[in-house]
Parts: sequence; C-alpha cells; structure tokens
Amino acid sequence: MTEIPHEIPERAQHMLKMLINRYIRDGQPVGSRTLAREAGLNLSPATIRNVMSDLEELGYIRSPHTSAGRVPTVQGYRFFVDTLLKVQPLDSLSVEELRAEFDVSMAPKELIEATSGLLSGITHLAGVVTLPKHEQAIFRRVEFLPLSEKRVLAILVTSKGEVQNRIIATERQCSTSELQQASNFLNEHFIGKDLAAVRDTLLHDMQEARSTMNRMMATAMQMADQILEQNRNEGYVMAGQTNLMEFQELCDIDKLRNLFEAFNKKREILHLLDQCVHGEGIQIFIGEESGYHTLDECSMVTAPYQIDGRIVGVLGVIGPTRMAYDRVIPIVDATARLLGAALKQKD
Amino acid sequence: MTEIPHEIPERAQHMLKMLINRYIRDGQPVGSRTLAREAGLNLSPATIRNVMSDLEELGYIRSPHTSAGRVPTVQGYRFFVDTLLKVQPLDSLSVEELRAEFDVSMAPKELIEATSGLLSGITHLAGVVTLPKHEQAIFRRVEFLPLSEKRVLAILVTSKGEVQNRIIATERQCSTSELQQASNFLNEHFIGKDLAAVRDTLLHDMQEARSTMNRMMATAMQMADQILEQNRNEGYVMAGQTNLMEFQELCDIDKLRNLFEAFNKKREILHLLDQCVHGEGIQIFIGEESGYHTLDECSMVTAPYQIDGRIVGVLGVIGPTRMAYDRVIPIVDATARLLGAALKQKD
DNA sequence: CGCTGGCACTCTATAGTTGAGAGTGCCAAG
DNA sequence: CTTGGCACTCTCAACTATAGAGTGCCAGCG
Repeated sequence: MTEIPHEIPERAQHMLKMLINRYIRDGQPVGSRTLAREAGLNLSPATIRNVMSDLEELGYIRSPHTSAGRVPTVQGYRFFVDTLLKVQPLDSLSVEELRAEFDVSMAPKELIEATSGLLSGITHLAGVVTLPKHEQAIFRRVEFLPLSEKRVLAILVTSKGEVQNRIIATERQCSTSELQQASNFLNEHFIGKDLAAVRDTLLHDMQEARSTMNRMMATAMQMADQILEQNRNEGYVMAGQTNLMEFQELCDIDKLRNLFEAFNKKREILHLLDQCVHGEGIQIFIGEESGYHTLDECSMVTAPYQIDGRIVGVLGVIGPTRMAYDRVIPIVDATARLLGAALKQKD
Repeated sequence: MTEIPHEIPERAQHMLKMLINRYIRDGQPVGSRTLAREAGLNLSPATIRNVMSDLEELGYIRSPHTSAGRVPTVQGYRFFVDTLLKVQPLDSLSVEELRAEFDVSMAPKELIEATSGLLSGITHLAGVVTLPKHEQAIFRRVEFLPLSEKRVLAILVTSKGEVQNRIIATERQCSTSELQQASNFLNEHFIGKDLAAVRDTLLHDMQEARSTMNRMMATAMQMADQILEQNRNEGYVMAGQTNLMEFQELCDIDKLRNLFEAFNKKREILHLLDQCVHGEGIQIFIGEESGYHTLDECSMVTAPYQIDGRIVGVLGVIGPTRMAYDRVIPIVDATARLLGAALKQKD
C-alpha cells in the first residue's frame, strides 16, 4: 500500500513531516543533527543527511545555501498538507467557545466583519470573509421618507433582511401622500419578486411613462443594482493585516507594501477566493500556487460557507507559508460552519 | 517689527525656511554647502555654518551626528508652520475638481468613507475623518418587518437620514398586524422627539408594563443606543495607511507596526482628534507634540468640519513630520468645507 | 565687524577581511 | 544500510580600513 515504486519511502515521509513541523515552529532551516534528535527514529545525522539528499532531489525540500539545513519547498508543503497532515476537527468545547462569538442579532454585514476579526484574532493571521452571495434576492419592501424640502430618504429591504438606503434629490417638494403612493405602487407590484426582475421591469417602465414617480423608481433601481452587485460577490472584508508584520519572512518592507496594496486593490484576492467557492471543502493555496506574485511567500486557507446546503461565500486566513496548518485548518472549517448557521437564521 | 531682541534674525529665518523645504523634499540632512547653493543669498558655506550653529543653539535644528548636516527639530517645524509658511488657499479650479468628488446622493457613512479615501489619495498620506456628531438625533420612524417565523427586521430612521437595522428573535410568531401596531405606537408617540429622550422613555415604560411589545421596544432602544453612540463621536474612518510605508523614516518595521496598531485601537487617535474639534481652524500636531509615543515621527494636520456653522467632526491626514505642509494644509482645509457642505444637504 | 577660505577633526557608510560555526557531501568501515 | 570521520562550503558577526561629507575654528580680508 505504501510501496508505490519511485515514491517516497515511509521513513522519508516521516522525516519530511518532522522537518516541516520544526520549520513551522521556528522558521529556521533545519539541519540533519536537529532532525536526528527530534525525529525519534534513533538514526545518526549522517543517515538523515542521505535521506534529506533524496528528499531534496525529489523537490520536497531545498537548502537556502550549502551549509544551512533544509527548508520545505512549495511541493513539500503541498505533500505535507495533502497526505502527511492529520487534521483533527476542533473539540466541542472550542467549538462552543467559538459559537458564543457569533451574535445572531447582528445585521449580515456586521456579522461578516465580526467573523473576519474573529478569524484573525484566533489565528494571529489575516482573516478574510467574502460577502455572502444570495442566489436571488427577493424584493420585500421599499419606503420613501421626506427629509427636507427636496430630499427624500429611500429604504429598500430584501428578503434576507438586507437594508439599503440612499438619499434622493427631487426636482420639487413631494408630499407625504405622493411618496406613500409611490411606495405603495412598488410594494404592491413587486413584493416577492426577484430583485433582478424588479430592476428590469422598472427600467422598462421608466422608458414607457415619464411619470412623476420616475425619480423614485430610478432610485429604487439604483438600490436594487447596489444590492445585486453586492450579491455578485463584489467584495470581502479583511481584518488583522497587521498580524502579518510579525513574521520575519514578510518583514521586507517592499514585500509587505505590495501585499497590503494587493489587499486594498482586492482584485487578485477576490479572484483567488472565487476559485475557492467552487471546491467543496477546505482549500489551500501555498506560495506561488496562487499564481500571484504578491502572495509568493504566503499561504491561504479557505473554506466555503453555506446556507441550507448552498454555498454563498468563502472565508479563510492569509499568512506566511509556514503557518501552523494543523491548527488553522480546523478553525477555518469550524468558523465557516458557524457563520453559515448564523446567517441561516436570518432567512 | 522684525527686530525683536534675542529673536531669530531675518536672514536666519530665511535659511531655516530653505533648510526645512529642502529637508521635506528629499529627507536627507542638509549641509552648509547645499544650503549655500540653494538659499539664493550669495553667501559662503562658512557663513551659513555660523548661522546654522546659532539656529542649532536656539533649538530649531540639530545634527543627527557630527558630520551630517542639519535636520529640523519639532520646534523648528513648529516655527516653520506658524510663522514661516505662507499658505495659499487652493485655487478655485482645484476646489471645483475636489467638489466633483463629493457625491451628495451617498449616505452619510459612505460619504465619510469616500472623503477619507479622497484625502489619502490626493496627499499620498493616511486620511482620517471622524463620524459627524449631531447635537441631537431626532426620532423619525421605526418599522418592523417579519422575516421568517420568529425573526423580525427592525428599521430605525432618524432625522438626519441615518438608518439602523437589526434582526430580532421573538418568542413566538408575530402577526403583521401586531408588528404594525407596535410600529404605529412608537411612531405616534415619539416622532420628532430627541432620540435620547425616546430611549429613556422606553426604558421607563418597559419596567412599567410587560407588554407583548417589550421585545420590539427593547430593540428600538438598542438601535437608539447604537445611533447615540455613533453620535457621541465614537469612531473615525481611515484610509491609505499603506501610503505611510513609502517613507524611509517610517520604514522601521517595529515603528510601523506600532503605528498601525494604534490606528486599529483607535483610542489614542480619537483622543487627539477630539482635541482638534475644539480649536477653530487648521490644527497641526508635530511629532512628539501629540504626547503619544507611537506618533513620534508623525505629524497630523486636521480641520474641523461644520454643518450650519456648528462643528460636527474633524478630518485630516497623518504623515511623517516632513510632510509637504504647504500642499497638505490647503487640501485639508478645502476638504473640510466641502464635506460640511455635502453633509448639510442631508439635513 | 561680518564674510571668507583653509584646515584639522569627527563621524558615517561602505567595502574588504577574518574566524567561528553550522551543515553538507562523500567515503570507507562496520 | 548505517555510521563516524573529514574536508569543504557558506553565512554571519566582528573588525578594520578608507573615502566622503560636514563641521568648527581661525586667521585674514574688505
């Protein structure tokens, strides 16, 4: 079973595991002597050296230079997380502690932000959570309130408890009854309809009749657009970026700046997160695997989160390649479940 | 007029100005030869040296070490911005360009965020804007919408067009008419009242009668609390922190981390901003003047912004002490006016 | 008296040098 | 297959030397 020809012998695998564990712990290249002491297999450093030499040839580890011990390569980490790592799910006590952090009375957006902060707080890495994407948002209600002479506050509510508001400038003063009439019209016609459909209908109607309600309808449409855009998964919330400054390997000010700028630009990160939404469970990008240079020395551990079995978003952490995967993975996993559960209660 | 005894002679002032300008430009200590070339007063380096020696004795400049030219001290910068700097208001073209960036249809919170981004974008420093503090928030309307069996969405609107929403768990299913009744009750009793008063009355009423509406009222109160808290000026929005990584003098990873953590904690920054709300116009903190160690190598330029002549918040930028004050000050000033104007339209 | 050139002095930054230490690769022997 | 031994390589830190920048001071000049 483990005798696959030209594959890594069991003993070498064990050493690789030890080496990576050690490297994750203190970030220094691991030498043969250290490993001999640590590995538990009463072997001399010389023997270890032979094995390490093999592992290097196979591409799992490399020496930064001739006399500096070995560090894992991306391929090494990949093998480590794929087959060497036995991830234990979070014990139920920890899960309960975690669950207690979710305040279900929060609005969805706040909940997302809190979750992001939670992830970064527990793992001491950067936490990231995409905004949940609802398959379809259902129009629930619209409300127009006069603010001052020519200002109207418009509020749009969808089925998921999401609320958008926006201020409209009107050409002339609208009476309360006029506003009432407008909202009644929209509420009667569109309640329970898909927001995208509402938007299209409004767009169509506006071309037909240049009614006094145009302004209101245009705004309703704008708000619908905004919600739809949000639902197209346009964005994520990040927390704890400063945690990344703690790691020596990222302390190069230039790398750090590039990284932070990538976080701000969002595009690359978003693209990566999008990829994660397709895979079922935990996804891990290690170093260059992401394809983005700015993330070269970073890994990303993500899990999609779901509502009623439907994946609506992704969350995870970003940290140095030598992060404690065994600790981080269960946390990300559990957090994804808990966030899903917390969001579900809003349906 | 300029002959105040024991004060800096005119020529020395001019040199100090030149020296600081030069230092702001390229961040290197300025030597006598450089200054001789730059200053325009046909003087030899030796003469310059004598003057510089005087300036050093008076505490306006100092040498990082024996042979390294001079850099301004905090006192030097202070004198520079107070009396040497002639700030020209932004030309009207630039003001118009700036004004175009303000989209008055945005909700107040969004507007604040956009302004913060604007400041950081133009100055290439970190931009900061406090949330506006309204003297009193007026209760405008509350709305309860059933979401699912035991979930109700509550929406609270104040006179300034601010909207809060929150999800409530109810013990049993509430009928639409019940919810209607609850909101009618609140809307009738409290419209136009001060939010703090509403809150207190609710608190009182809840103790009197354990009605079925308790849950609704409790939530309304919570939301009122949240708005009130926001109005107590609890917070600010920051943008462009990464810009600060461009500056050599802040490139020490430890300083940078401390700085970023101070930004996250918010307390110290908030305290500083609070001080600025009292002074009338532009306020400048240079280096240690702030009293906070984390900001030692930073300056902060702020201006309060007002609605109808009433100061409701502060905005500004944070950057290295050697920032281009002459450029930054007019920008901060103009932005404060424009933000005030944009917010006013929401009243 | 203020300005100037000259000069010795100080300090930093840079490059080059050295030695200790860590770790390797290889080899021959068990 | 494993092991101890040994020569080799490379880094890191400490140290030294040197060039360059800038100063302070002084004596002379207008």
